[in-house]
Amino acid sequence: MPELPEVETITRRLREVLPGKTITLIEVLREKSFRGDPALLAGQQVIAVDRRSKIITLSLSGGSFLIIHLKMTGQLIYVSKKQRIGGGHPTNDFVSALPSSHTRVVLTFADKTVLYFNDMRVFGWIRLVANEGRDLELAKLGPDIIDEAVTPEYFFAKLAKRSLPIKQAIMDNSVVAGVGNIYACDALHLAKINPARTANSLSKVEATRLLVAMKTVITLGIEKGGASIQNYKNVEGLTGSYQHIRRVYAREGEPCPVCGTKIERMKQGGRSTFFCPSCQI
DNA sequence: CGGAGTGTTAGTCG
DNA sequence: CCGACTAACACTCC
Repeated sequence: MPELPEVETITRRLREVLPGKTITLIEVLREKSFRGDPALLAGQQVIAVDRRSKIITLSLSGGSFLIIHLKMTGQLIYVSKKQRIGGGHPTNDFVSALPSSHTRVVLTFADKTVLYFNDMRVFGWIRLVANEGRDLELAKLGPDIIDEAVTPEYFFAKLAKRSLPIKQAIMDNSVVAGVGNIYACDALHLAKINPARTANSLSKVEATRLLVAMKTVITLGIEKGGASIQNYKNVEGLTGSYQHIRRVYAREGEPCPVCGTKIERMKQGGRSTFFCPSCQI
């Protein structure tokens, strides 16, 4: 599940509880899910929790960082006596006993609270890195879509150099970071632009309209993700509520919310694209 | 059993 | 070196 809005929501929630906690134990249940020397973690205190694109960074007292990518099925669940906090791909792990069969890494803190990293498909990862390692990882990314640095001028200039379909261009993290499939489809629909058009065919006006649409749907997603993520008593409450107001994503055959035409689906770059054939030209 | 899945990256080719 | 394209990662659900 995790797209930028959900990662932002998880980050905000963990930021309320993790700073100040001292790591006493780390258990790596699946080697592939953790890179670095776990022994270096014991005794380190979490200083800060931040997000850039879909990467979460825990800054540690020793000067190193834990960087976390949830990819498609990752979850972070912080468990104390009082509550479960976190989020990610919605599964029963949210409410079942932990560790579960999908738990890959377990961080235990001095106060006996625990942070579980679950990841069904094992695409996600946690890496222990120094400054350079973190910079290396973040250097691959263009500016965050919700960053002020992404101006219409910047965006239009980037698109002008690319001949691939606009849908794939806006999902390219080196253009703008943090736009996944759901928000790419919905933003193109909101901006009334056909996903198959080449990136360099957009006019400045269209590029600007699309950029505003992308920022709009992502911001809306953050608001909706933050609204429902606090209820950990049931799985529904953990999925965020943007899905209830999404425009076209996974709505094949349903009427377009604007004109009523049946929403169609096609393949782009191996992934599904949903669009309205009437509105998006 | 086949296909699809909300993300990224390594490898290939031009 | 850059862009475009494909396969691959590992597992569950329909």
